Amino acid sequence: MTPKAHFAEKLRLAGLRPTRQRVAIATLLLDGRHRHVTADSLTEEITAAGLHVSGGTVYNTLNQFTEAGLLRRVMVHNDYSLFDTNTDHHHHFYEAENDQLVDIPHDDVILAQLPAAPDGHEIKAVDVVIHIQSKNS
Amino acid sequence: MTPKAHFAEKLRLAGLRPTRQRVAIATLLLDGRHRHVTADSLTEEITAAGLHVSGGTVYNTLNQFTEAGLLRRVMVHNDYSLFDTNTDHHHHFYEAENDQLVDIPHDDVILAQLPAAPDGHEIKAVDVVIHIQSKNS
DNA sequence: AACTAGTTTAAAATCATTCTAAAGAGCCTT
DNA sequence: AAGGCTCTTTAGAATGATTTTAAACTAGTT
Repeated sequence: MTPKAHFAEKLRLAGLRPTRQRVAIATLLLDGRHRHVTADSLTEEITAAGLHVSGGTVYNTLNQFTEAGLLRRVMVHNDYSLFDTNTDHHHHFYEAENDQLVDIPHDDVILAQLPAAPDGHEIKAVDVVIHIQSKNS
Repeated sequence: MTPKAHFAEKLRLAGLRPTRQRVAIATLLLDGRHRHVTADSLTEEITAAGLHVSGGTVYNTLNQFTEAGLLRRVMVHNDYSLFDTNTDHHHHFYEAENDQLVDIPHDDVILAQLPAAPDGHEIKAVDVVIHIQSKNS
């Protein structure tokens, strides 16, 4: 199977029509490498690959991929959106000083006790963000 | 001690000059009631109290209070900033559907194991956000 | 090839937040 | 109480990420 067909299929399974731009973005983001991207950094990657996708579509695609579970939104500040290509269950270190986000392997955080969700609700996800700072600051 | 003098002193201790607007906002937010506010909701409270503080000052004050440890910023989405008047160590439930934030008592979450901070860094804070959704959705 | 619904586009619009320059107010000194 | 110095506040402009718009395009179907 060609890479293009592979990602087209992946998008179809996610309920997304495999358009040229979505396949291009999937090829860049969903290759298994774990990293964190922004609308801006993704646009740079697209440009570096000799392609062009309009700004609106970059935003739409990031949102749609997230909605479809192909990406995960990481919440550490309010300046701009961050997306994680690793959708497995894991947590993050965040250093505000340098706006640096680092993955924490799943097993390194153990939640021994969780509260029950409020009545009529169920737990969808548990996000742990450990804020760190350099020692001499 | 008058309430005004009380909050003026509190601000001085936090390293903030007790101006009329900062005392007014402290009186509204730092009375011990635990709640979550936004720049918008705070502006409404100020107006409801028959006062007026410019938009820029509302934002500045929220940031300064947070910096001074009088408020805590809560990160659950990227739409606008949320502040918690409860600065004690505790975590949150977040229901995205209704943009609803609910406190979790400190003792209801037990972190049995935390990873060591990366070299040269130390842990400043650990935030746990439990995303919930209503069962029939 | 033709059709239709979903998608992309560039540009305009939105909206929270920050910045600006001028006016005002704490607060220290006399 | 007046003077003065610095920090604050103000209204309005500016910023910047994100969303919306309306028109052009395309994937998938007939």
